[in-house]
Amino acid sequence: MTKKLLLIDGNSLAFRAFYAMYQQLDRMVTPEGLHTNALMAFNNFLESIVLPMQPDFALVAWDAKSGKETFRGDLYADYKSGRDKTPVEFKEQFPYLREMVLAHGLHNYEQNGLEADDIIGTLSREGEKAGDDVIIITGDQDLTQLATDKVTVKITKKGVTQIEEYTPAYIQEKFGLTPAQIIDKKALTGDTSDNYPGVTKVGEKTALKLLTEYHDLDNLYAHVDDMKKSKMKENLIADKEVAYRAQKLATIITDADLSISLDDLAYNGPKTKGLVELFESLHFKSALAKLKAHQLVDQDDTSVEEAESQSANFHPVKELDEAALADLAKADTLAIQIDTDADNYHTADMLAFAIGNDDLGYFASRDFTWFENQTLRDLIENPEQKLRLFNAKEVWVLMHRLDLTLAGVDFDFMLVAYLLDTVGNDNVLSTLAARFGLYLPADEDFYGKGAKFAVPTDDQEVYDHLGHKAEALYGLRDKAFEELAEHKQTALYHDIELPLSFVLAKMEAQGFAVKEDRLEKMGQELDEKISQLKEEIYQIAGEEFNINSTKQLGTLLFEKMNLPVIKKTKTGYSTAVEVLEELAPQAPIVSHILEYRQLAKIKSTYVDGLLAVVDQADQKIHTRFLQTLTQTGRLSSVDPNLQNIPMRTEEGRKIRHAFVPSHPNWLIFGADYSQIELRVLAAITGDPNMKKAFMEDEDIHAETARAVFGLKADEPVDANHRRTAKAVNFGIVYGISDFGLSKNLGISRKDAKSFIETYFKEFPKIHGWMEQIKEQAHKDGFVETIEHRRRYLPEINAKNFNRRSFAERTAMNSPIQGSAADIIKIAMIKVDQALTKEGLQAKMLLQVHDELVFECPKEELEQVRKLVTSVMDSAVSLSVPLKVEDHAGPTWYEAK
DNA sequence: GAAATCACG
DNA sequence: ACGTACGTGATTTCC
Repeated sequence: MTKKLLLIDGNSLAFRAFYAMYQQLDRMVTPEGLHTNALMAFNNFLESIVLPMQPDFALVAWDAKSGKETFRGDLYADYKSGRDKTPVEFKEQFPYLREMVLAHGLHNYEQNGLEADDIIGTLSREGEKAGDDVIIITGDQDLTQLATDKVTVKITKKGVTQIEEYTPAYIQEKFGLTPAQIIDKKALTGDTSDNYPGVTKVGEKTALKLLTEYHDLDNLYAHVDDMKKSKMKENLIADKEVAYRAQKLATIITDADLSISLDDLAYNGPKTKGLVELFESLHFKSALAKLKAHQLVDQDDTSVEEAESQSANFHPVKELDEAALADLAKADTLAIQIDTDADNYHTADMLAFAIGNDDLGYFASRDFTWFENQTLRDLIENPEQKLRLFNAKEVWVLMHRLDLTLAGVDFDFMLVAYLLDTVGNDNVLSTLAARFGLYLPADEDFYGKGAKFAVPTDDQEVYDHLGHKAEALYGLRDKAFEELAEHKQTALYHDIELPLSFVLAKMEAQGFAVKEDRLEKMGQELDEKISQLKEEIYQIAGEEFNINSTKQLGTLLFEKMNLPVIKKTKTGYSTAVEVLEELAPQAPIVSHILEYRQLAKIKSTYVDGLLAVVDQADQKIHTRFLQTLTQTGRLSSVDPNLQNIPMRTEEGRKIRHAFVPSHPNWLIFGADYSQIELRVLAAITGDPNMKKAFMEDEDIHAETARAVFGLKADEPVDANHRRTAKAVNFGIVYGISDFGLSKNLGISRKDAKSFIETYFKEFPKIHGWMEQIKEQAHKDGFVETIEHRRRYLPEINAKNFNRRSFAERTAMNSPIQGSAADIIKIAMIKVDQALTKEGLQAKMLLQVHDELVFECPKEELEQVRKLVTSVMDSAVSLSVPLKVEDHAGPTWYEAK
């Protein structure tokens, strides 16, 4: 029987624990004055992660107290220097952390001259030799170098209870490196947190490229002379010693002389008495209560769980077999459920699937080779077999990964539930089913969340879980459809959202091709500018500080430099752009900070952020569009968000140069609705003045200015007047208030109020509609779009003025924003159909609220232009024309 | 894990 | 008098 050895990096986890609950720091103090936030989080970690693991051996390794006296300190004097002092509130918790480890039945170990890493490295190799399964838990990515087939490194992602598992395969997939190459990567790049340098100008990306080409450091230097002349080559040669020193610093020792061995690490579970004493001394009341409750349960023989599982009235779930599949293949209607181990279904592992109906029963399997079976393949691809499921877009993508094209979806409960009510929708099957009185165990409870996520070892448990979900989906359909009909939303579902799901699925799977080298080059240029700016800022400030820290920046600007405080936040001084722009004329440092902020944002979110999500298999970015999230009917985009790629500043906009067509001689083509929200407003309200402006294709903001400022039709409009009118138009769309407008324009509330009054006089039907929609919201509790998309406003009758006012503005905004969303969704479906019908190769890639982005062969451009713009401007028929503008070019940069 | 900031429509 | 413009997502700090 293979033994399980658990090795925990105490320092790094305790550190994470401290900051995971940092905001609780002041609240979590014992009467004796001891801070307990890290202890609390560490205890949660031990209970939720370690306890369920049931290791045979377990150790928590700690860094030696006399920190610097390791061989690394001898090798490089500045090793780990420049770190901030450990806060006393954290330090004082250390002795208790060690006690806690013991009470939970684990062992502590530390040794002079060694860091926790080295202890873990040495023991993991020993465990491996003994044939054990080794699990390392840490917050430090450096330890991934220890991963092997027998050694898994688990790294905390967020706090201490969400964990990512690094196997050699996963490391290869994520970094493109073997565990051993992780060391050489650090040899080349150095490590800023441990404060040692690598080769000059070599960062993450360059290192990766070099290692891909030369495999390791020795081989690289063996061939360095053959490299073609470049600055990088010179740097590599000049910094050879630095690189080898960094390699030594980065290498975790795996053969240290320890005074313990595996046999000393036996784990026999928590020691109740020790825990009780510890919790009492730390005043951990709830942990204590839980502990006592558990002791009671343990003595009780009747199993609560068993009683519960029998009470639910589900069909038994059987393992799928050939005979069952043959029967299922003949069914008209089936429910299907597939579970994955992560949200991102483009990359997640598929865990299990279930399929069935109430007549034939439900069948499940964890074996995805079933999808090589022709009977099952036909079933998935047969449009005549009606499927009931949860999240058709996800299932389409999962099937696509198995080379199948999902067809025949009849009921997508996720979509229907979203259309019925967006409020409080968490997109979780169990909670949405509960709205219909059907109670299922939540995935989060079944699998655990974050670090606790684990698939039960008993397959039957998993089959039951999925089978019951499938059965729920099967049963929910009729009632859910009935409610849709009551809402007059049947067409919205059948003709818009469901077909859109598949359009979006195709777009996601298609992906947007990205030139990594362009992003990398931008990243290097940005890095140079950023470090220059940093130097200048430090120079002017007369000290070094973390410019990213609003707290430190606030101290500098408002305490040391005594600049006027313009705005405060909940926690201190505001250093937001508006504030800094106002301060810029008074202190030259401020404009440097503004520039630094801008560039740092571009570098971290867009250059680094996007590079991190490029699919290495096809050099593309595959976002996920969330179709059931927003309260208005818009889409959102995650992992990464491709709906907020910079546009407004030239510096940021350059990011779009990296977004390119996926074939040579193709182009990026963009088409966007001009002023769609104001056109929708004009159409919905029927206001004659605003309609006229659009029907005559006038500049709407200029026309608004003419109306509000009483100018004649042919009188030129002053830029300032136009700017004001534009702000009022925006305000109208957002659900106008004099306060908001005055703030936006920097004018008095009185002036803002009079602008609004004049506006409503000039556009009387807009005013009438605003009043009417608010009244309707108060009466019905919801508002609707042109396609009967509904938004409930539970706070429309709130006593609290703020809440009620917010609901009223929402009542005015949602039909406008939501109807615009309806229109572009309809356009997307029609464009997709038209492209197919015309046999064009062009592919739709993105939707950005009022804009669609495509790639197409150069030769198709004219045809695609005509087709897309005409489909878009005739997507729906309004009493106001829709206008579409388009742009094309070799990259996304030019296509807007 | 909340708050601040900033990117988009 | 109340005090905010509408809808999103990602990164960073906190030390």
